[in-house]
Amino acid sequence: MFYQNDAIIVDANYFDAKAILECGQLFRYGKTQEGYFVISGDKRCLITPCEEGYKLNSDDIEYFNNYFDLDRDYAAIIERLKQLPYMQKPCEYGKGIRILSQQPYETLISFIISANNHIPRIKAIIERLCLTLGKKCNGYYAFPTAEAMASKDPDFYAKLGAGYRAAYLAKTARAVADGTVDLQSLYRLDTKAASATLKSLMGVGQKVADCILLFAYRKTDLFPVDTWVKKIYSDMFGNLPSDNIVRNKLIDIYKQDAGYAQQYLFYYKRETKLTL
DNA sequence: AGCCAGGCCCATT
DNA sequence: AATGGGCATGGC
Repeated sequence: MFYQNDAIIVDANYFDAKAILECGQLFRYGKTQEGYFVISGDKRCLITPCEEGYKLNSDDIEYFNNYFDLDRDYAAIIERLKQLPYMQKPCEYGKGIRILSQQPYETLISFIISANNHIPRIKAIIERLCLTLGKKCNGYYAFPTAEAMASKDPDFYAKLGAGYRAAYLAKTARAVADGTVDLQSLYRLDTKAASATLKSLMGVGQKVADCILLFAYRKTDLFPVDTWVKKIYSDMFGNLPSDNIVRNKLIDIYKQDAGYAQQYLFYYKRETKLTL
């Protein structure tokens, strides 16, 4: 990896653009003629294949250096995980995944929308949200602020197609905008305390809280349990207890790396549909 | 056509 | 604390 003015060149070995974008962490991405684009908050990054791997371009390349977690040694993480049960094939398959550092508010709203929903529809709802309430940038729209979203009623979000999540969006945006919950303060809390705060927000249960803590706050001693993880658990143990028991069991197996393990397992299962 | 999707809220027990 | 019904929408 090295810097070149407003660009970073990354080695393709532990940076797989398709895997990073399509492993379900983020929803604002797409293809360009040359490669891919990602939008985070009010910033954009272009990702184009090159001889060494990929070239990342942005007006704020330092931001995306942190966003893509480029200073971390993923080879070491994978070495640790491969010692643990069921991780050989998922780690090979998703070797180029990286856990992102996304914006907390954007991640909060995005994963409220994600509940009981398909990824293509989640992406479409979020794009309409940005188009109608986000700041116009050069060639794209920023993710809206809590203040912008707090000014709208549930009916507005229903018309965006958010379904029964419309009321959650309006209420949670207001709670953030009026300071009832301070998202910045959660970086300093441990997983359990931060999780309790997030779950006080309307539309945030255990699974959504886990996704926010993993994909925005980089906490990894957790395990988001969704329908795909339930399939994975059934493959592993041949039964399916309650979500909370599934979560605790999987955290017990993968410990501090549970969040990473979950992401490799999720991507492997969802892409291949293979039995573990 | 019907099932399912990165689940949550709420009432009941 | 644990369980179960209801839920908007649209991809496949």
